[in-house]
Amino acid sequence: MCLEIIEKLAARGLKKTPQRRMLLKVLSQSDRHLSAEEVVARIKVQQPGISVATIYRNLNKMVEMELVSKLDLHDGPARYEIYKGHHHHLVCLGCGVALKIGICPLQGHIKKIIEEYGFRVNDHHFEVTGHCQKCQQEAKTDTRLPAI
Amino acid sequence: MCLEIIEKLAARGLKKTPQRRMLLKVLSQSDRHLSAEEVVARIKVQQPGISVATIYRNLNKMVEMELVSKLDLHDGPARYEIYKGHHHHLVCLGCGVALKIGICPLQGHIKKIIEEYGFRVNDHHFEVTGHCQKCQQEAKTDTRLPAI
DNA sequence: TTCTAATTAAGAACTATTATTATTTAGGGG
DNA sequence: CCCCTAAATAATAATAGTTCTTAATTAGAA
Repeated sequence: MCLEIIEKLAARGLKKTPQRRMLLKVLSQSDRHLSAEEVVARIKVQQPGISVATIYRNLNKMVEMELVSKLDLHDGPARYEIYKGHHHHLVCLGCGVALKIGICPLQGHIKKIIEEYGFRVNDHHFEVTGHCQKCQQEAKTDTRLPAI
Repeated sequence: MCLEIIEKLAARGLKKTPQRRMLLKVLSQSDRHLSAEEVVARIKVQQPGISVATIYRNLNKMVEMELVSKLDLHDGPARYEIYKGHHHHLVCLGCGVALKIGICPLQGHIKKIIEEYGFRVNDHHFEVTGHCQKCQQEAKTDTRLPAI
């Protein structure tokens, strides 16, 4: 999985360093988005000398190359995952999960409206926050006292 | 204009301070979004002792109260304007202008899809970056050498 | 194997924002 | 009108997340 990606890096003239291998391995082994710090923590298990700057530098590079995608909600740190095509998220404020949705607002009639403005689109962000089904259930059945 | 808003503050138990008056005056006199620092700079002309912390504190409070709206693209600082209803923007990377668009992706069929997930929406963000008509024109007719 | 540009680790610096604290003030009650 | 007190302020320290700097290391081409 990350073997193909590391080859893409090489194909674009970047070196195959152990740090980059580990970064991709950690991301591809996770079932959810990870922050830069989380990536660092996981790499440190096997490679204690890893530096945060290296991770940030490479994450940025890989986002640029569309090998990694970045989810930034401006609350805590940005979170990253292996790029798996363009998509948007429903982000749960309870458990933090980012559910992919298979639809993009830049298709359909919003696109037309933007074109009517004569605007040339470069990029866009669409993220929805709220509560997933599971966290809504838990809130209902939660017998703990509120934390005041 | 800002007189009505300052009354809304008072109605909710907040004091009518000269700092708040100036903040609202500066925002309502601007024809575009302003960053906190820009607001401070403009207030300093008449009230040199103004503190950034005061501006941030009050901007947050007013955003909460839906008297001011915040646009945060996570490149530079967040930008603020007097609240004029819910809307989204086309943000020009050339001149920085934020064009309002009269449409929201949370209406229509995207809403249905989100409901199908059983997700309870709390908030959402939709911003489009690119180049406005004017900046596209200028790029075409620009005879300056590229800045290398 | 050698060479060199790319990459790294370490930590300083930076930016935008929030927290702290001592001082000041708005505005209600007497 | 003056006093009182909670609210608000100025000044500045602190914070979080990320980027920059620099000297040392390394991947991989020749």
